[in-house]
Amino acid sequence: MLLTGYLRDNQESVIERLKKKNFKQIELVSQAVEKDNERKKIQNQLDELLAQNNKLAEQIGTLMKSGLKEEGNVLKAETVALKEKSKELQSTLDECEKDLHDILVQIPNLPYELVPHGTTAEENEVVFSSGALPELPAEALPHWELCAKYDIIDFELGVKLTGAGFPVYKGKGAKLQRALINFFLEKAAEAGYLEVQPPILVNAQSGYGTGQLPDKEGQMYYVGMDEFYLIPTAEVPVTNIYRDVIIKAEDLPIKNTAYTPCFRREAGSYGKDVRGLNRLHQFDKVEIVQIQHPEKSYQTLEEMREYVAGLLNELQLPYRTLRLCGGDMSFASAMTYDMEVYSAAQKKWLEVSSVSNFESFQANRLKLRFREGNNKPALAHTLNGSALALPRIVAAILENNQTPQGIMIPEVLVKYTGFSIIN
RNA sequence: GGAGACUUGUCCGAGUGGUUGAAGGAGCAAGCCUGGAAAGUUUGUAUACGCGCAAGUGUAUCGAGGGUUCGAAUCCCUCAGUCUCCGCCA
Repeated sequence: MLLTGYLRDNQESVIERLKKKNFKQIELVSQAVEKDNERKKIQNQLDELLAQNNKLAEQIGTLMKSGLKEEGNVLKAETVALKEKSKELQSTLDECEKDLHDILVQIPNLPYELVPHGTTAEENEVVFSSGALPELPAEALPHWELCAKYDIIDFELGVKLTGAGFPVYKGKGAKLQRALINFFLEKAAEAGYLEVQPPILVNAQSGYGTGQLPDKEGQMYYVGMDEFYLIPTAEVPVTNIYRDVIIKAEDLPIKNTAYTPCFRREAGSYGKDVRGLNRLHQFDKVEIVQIQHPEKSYQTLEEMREYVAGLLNELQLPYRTLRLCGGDMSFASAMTYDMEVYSAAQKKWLEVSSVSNFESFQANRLKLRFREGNNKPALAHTLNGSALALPRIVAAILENNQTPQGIMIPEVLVKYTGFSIIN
C-alpha cells in the first residue's frame, strides 16, 4: 500500500510510474487524494466536537464534585446534541476511511527506476545467463517419465489421496526432497539467516499484511471452519512476524529463512504448463526474507540475487537471471529478479526463484517500522526470495543429470542424500 | 470441551467512574558529578491522525470490537489470548 501523503505530493510522477507497470486505473490516484482530503475535513470536524464534549464533561465533573448539581444538569443537556452529531460524523468518517482504504489497496507498488518497460514476460531483461545449454540425446526423458521409471515420485497416487498437483515422493525421491531442504537451510544459516519454523495456516490479517488479500484471495486454500488460509509461501507468516513492530535501526537488516510447504490453488492453469512437477498445488520451498533500511534495500536485493545464483551454481544447474519488466512484476514488488533453470529434456526455462524488493509497500500495510536514535519511526523495506522452490529444481536435476546408468545427484547434495545416483 | 483467575507503556507494576496518556520502579538517552567509570543526581523517554513555519496544540488508543454514561483503564456484552484445576489426547 502506498502512502497517501506521497500520492498527494507526487501525483504526476506516480501516474507515470504506474503506467510503466501497465496499470490501467490511474484515476484511482486522484480518487485516493480526494478521499484523503475528505477524510481530513471530517476528522477535523469530529475532533472539534469531541473536544467540546470533553471540555463539558470536565466542567460537569468539577460541578458535581462541588455539589452544584443543578448547574451540572444544565451542561448535561448541552451534550446531548453534541453526542448525536459526533456519532453521525464518526460513521461517515469510518465509511470514508474504508473507501480510502479500498482505493489504496487497488493501487500497485511503483516500479523502481531500473525496471525495464514492457508488458509481457517476453520483455523481461536477461541480465545473466550461465552459458551454453546442455544437450541431451534424443532418447532423453522428461522428468515425469523419469519419476515413473525410477519410482521416486508418484503423481497418480497423489491423485488418489488428494487430487492432481499433490504428488507422493517415495524412496530416493523423498530423500532427495529432504536433502534439498537441508542443503538450502544450511546455506541460508551460513549466510546469516535465522531459521524460523512458522505456522502454515495464517489468519486473514496476515494475508492482508503481505498483500495476498484481498488481491489473490482465490489463489489460497481457505479453511472455512476456522477462517484460516493455507500459506502460498513462507513469506506470509515470516514477514508478518514483524507486523506492528518497531525495530531498532542497529538491528537491521533482519534476515530470516524458513522451510515450509506451500499451497496454491492455481486456478486457471492448465495444459502442459502443469505437467509433472512444473506446477503443483502443494510444494516445498525455502524462503529468505530480509527487513532492511530503505537506503540499503537495493544493495540487499543484489546480495540476495547473488546468494540464489550461488545455490544454482553449486547445484550445477544452467540458469539465467531476468529483471522483470514493469508489466510482468507482481502487484507489491518494486523490482524483481526471476531465476530460471533450464530443464533440458523439456527444453524449457523453469522459474525457481523470484527475488523482490517491496520497498515500504508491504511495510506500510504491516506497520513494520524502524527507529533511528530518537527519530520518529519510519517504514522499513521488506525483501524476499525463494532459495529455493524444490519441484522445478528436482525436475531440472532429474532431466539434466540423466544417464544410461541413472540420475546423477549433484556433488554438493550427496552428503545430504547419502547416495549419488538414482537407479 | 467444562470451571475459575487474569490481559495496563520497552519491562515490572499501581490504578473499580471525574485534569489518568496513565502513580511508582527498572531500563534507555542527555546533563551534572568523576582523572575515567560505578554510585549519586537532574531532565527526558508511546503511537497514529489533524492543525501550526515552529514552540505547541486537538483527537484517538490501558488485549480486540461493541454498549452504558455528561464522563470509562475502571461498569456491561461479544471475541481472542494467558494461567490454574478437571476432562481428553499425539
